[in-house]
Amino acid sequence: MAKPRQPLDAKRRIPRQARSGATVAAILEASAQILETGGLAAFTTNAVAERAGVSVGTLYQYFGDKTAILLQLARQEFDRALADVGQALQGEADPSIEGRVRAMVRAMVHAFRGRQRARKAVLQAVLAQGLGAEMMAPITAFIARTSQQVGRGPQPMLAALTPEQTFVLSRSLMGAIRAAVLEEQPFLKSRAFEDEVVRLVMAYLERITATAVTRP
Amino acid sequence: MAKPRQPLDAKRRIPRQARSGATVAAILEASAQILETGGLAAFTTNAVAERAGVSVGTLYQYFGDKTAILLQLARQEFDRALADVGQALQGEADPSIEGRVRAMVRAMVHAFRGRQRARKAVLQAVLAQGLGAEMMAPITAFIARTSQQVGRGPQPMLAALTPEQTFVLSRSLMGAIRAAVLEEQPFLKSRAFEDEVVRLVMAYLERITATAVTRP
Amino acid sequence: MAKPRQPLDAKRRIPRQARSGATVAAILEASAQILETGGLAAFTTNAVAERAGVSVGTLYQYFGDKTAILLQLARQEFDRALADVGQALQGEADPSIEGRVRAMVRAMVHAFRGRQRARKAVLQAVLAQGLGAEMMAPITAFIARTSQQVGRGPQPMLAALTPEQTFVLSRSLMGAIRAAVLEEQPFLKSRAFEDEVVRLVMAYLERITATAVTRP
Amino acid sequence: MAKPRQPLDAKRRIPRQARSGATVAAILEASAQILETGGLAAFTTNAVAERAGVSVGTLYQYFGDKTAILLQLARQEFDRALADVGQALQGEADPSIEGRVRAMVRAMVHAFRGRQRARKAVLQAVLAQGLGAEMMAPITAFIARTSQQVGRGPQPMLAALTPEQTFVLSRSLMGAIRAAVLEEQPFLKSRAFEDEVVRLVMAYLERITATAVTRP
DNA sequence: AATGAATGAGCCTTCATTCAT
DNA sequence: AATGAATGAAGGCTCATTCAT
Repeated sequence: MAKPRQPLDAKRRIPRQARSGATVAAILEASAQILETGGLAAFTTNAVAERAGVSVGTLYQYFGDKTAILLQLARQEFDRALADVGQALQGEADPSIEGRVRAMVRAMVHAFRGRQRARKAVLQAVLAQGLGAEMMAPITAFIARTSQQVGRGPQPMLAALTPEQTFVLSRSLMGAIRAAVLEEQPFLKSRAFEDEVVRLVMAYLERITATAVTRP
Repeated sequence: MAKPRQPLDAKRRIPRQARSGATVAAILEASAQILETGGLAAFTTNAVAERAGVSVGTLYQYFGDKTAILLQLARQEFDRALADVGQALQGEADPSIEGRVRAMVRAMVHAFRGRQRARKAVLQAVLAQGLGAEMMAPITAFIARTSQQVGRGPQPMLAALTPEQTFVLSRSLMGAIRAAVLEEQPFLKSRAFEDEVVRLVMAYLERITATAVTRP
Repeated sequence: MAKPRQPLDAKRRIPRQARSGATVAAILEASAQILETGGLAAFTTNAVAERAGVSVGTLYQYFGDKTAILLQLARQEFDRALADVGQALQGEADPSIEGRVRAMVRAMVHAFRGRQRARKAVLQAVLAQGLGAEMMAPITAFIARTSQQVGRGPQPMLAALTPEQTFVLSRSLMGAIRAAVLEEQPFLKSRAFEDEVVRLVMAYLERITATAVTRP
Repeated sequence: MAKPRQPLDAKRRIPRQARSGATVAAILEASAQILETGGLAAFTTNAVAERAGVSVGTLYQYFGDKTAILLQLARQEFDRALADVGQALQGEADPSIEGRVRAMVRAMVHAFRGRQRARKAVLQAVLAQGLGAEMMAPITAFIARTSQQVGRGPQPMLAALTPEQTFVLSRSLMGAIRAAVLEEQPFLKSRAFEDEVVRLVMAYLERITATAVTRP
């Protein structure tokens, strides 16, 4: 289970105590399946409870409301993807910046373990709920952190990014990937697409650096 | 029972051609106002009809269903923004590529004539509906067209973009702007934000060109 | 928009087996009352729910849609009438064929326990729904079964009826009674009417027998 | 066009003056077509007007309300069927009672000139509106008249029927045919079915006569 | 901790009918 | 006589959430 997070989410009415991991997992898995099969329209609390083999009441024992399930699911998959990135960076043969960027892009592209429909549905829900910012937070943090680490490396390539830069970088990157998911673009997992996204990020990063260097 | 309810006739859905422009405009304007005031939740057919000063029946005379209104509104504002871009490019004092890009970014940032809440709501609806691709089409076309024109200019900077490049360029650009709208970022209309978006686009464009040139 | 409306899941329609008998009974009784009082026009889901002392939601917990209530009500009263016929035949003092026919006619005439308006409304709905055949099935079966039993008796009066004969017999019999109900004929429960219906059936039955006998 | 009838129908709000036969015919034809194609559910005033090539307003010029169209259509076809019966009786080679009955049954079975779906829809509507009695009036009259004529013939077979007898005879006869139409029985136009209906009527008629004769 | 029957506000949509032109 | 845009009351139905057991 993902590490418990700080209550970023005010909607989870009453923070529950000791969660039965198995039940929560069953609910999330049921949600993913329903989303994958029937999209957002089929995602009702009753449907989830039934598929998970619990009662609606139990469902509300673990999740404050319907949105909380979606959010948890999104977070879980996000965290997994982020963990993948970390691992990729760790064992990366290519320690260059581009190598790292590529690893990250690849991880984000392959997030949600192949359940494209579910991913799309979760994305739609998150956006429709206006929860985009919340979901982006880890990514933003990750980028800020990484860019600083990069900056501290042997090649101090990056200065710390301004908030606007971090924003533009993270949202454009994720925007391209999200759009590919939402539009069900066939090239989502292609090398050509990956190349372009990497190119975008690298070009922007280098431009920022160059500018920063030039400035003084 | 008494009144059959199934939509046996798919044709009735077709929006009449002979639209009374004034009525349609009133409905769209009412929709924008309601969206701006109360968000998606307040956007009910009855509310729209009332605000527009027509009956629900009339509303259905011009729009197949509630979604159609939203879509039309989105399209209208999109087209307006696109037209603004065209105009900006026309009368642009700065004919450089960067000048053009900046004009375009500015037009997109200021789309929906300042109604940020309405814009956000429409965006959410469009996304939730899975209509993102459809809405992006004009932008994609615009970028493809513009980049070719640019390529034919005195400084043949751009080769024709590959589909993936067009996709990444348009979606990352719009992704950054959309995110700022959806997250209600205060810097949406700031110069700093505009600068970064422009920088992103320019960096990517130049990188593509350089690569293309280098390739042979 | 916010709440998806399409019935993606056909299974939700299936009336639950574990019906709380009391609730279902209350709904059916409320329906009969409303039908009796205000006819088909007054028969709305909200009205039924209110009269039954439950919420609309509960109503939909037990019945797939409005028609299902009507159908269930029709079936219930039909079954009751059929049971009455069976009982009448059992304890019939007069074991002659005419005695049996008369018992049956009487049971059908007095079906729906005196609620003529409700009966009419149900009949109209069933007819309008095109469910006439379905409702007639038990009657048809009953007649076929009974005629065979009669044939096996001490006076082997009846050969097995052909499908057309069974059809004509059951539909003409029910047609006369139904018409009297639908047209609200004052003589519905009169002895004269009963006599004529019995006469019709007996005349037809005897004619068939005679013909069958003559044939060889 | 059928001869204009006395205003049996209170619903036709304002009796219109000189009707344009062509328009009325077009409306009735359009109605029949729509009924045949889409059943009762597709039968809306707008649909009828469109198919008939007139405006809804015009439609209301000639018919007081929607029901009036249905009624007129039913009447028209009924009258036609009745006229057919009259003609059949006139030119009937077989002047026997059975010959006449058979001619009548045949005419009723073939009414509505093969448009079974439309006939079914009209029937449903008439029944659902509670207009069954009204529609049966001509039949009832016809039977009463015919049976008297028969009684006056060389073989004074029939005494005048009592109201109950006329009712049972007409409703059972029509009930069998109607049921075959409503249930879309394949044997509707078969000889076997016709035979049975004729047998039913004859058996009943003869039984009545015999009884009547015996009575004094 | 779990159950699941019950709740009910409120939405979308239809279509017969009118009436100003 | 004809038009057809506009009307608007009314109704079926959904589904997140609760709470007594």
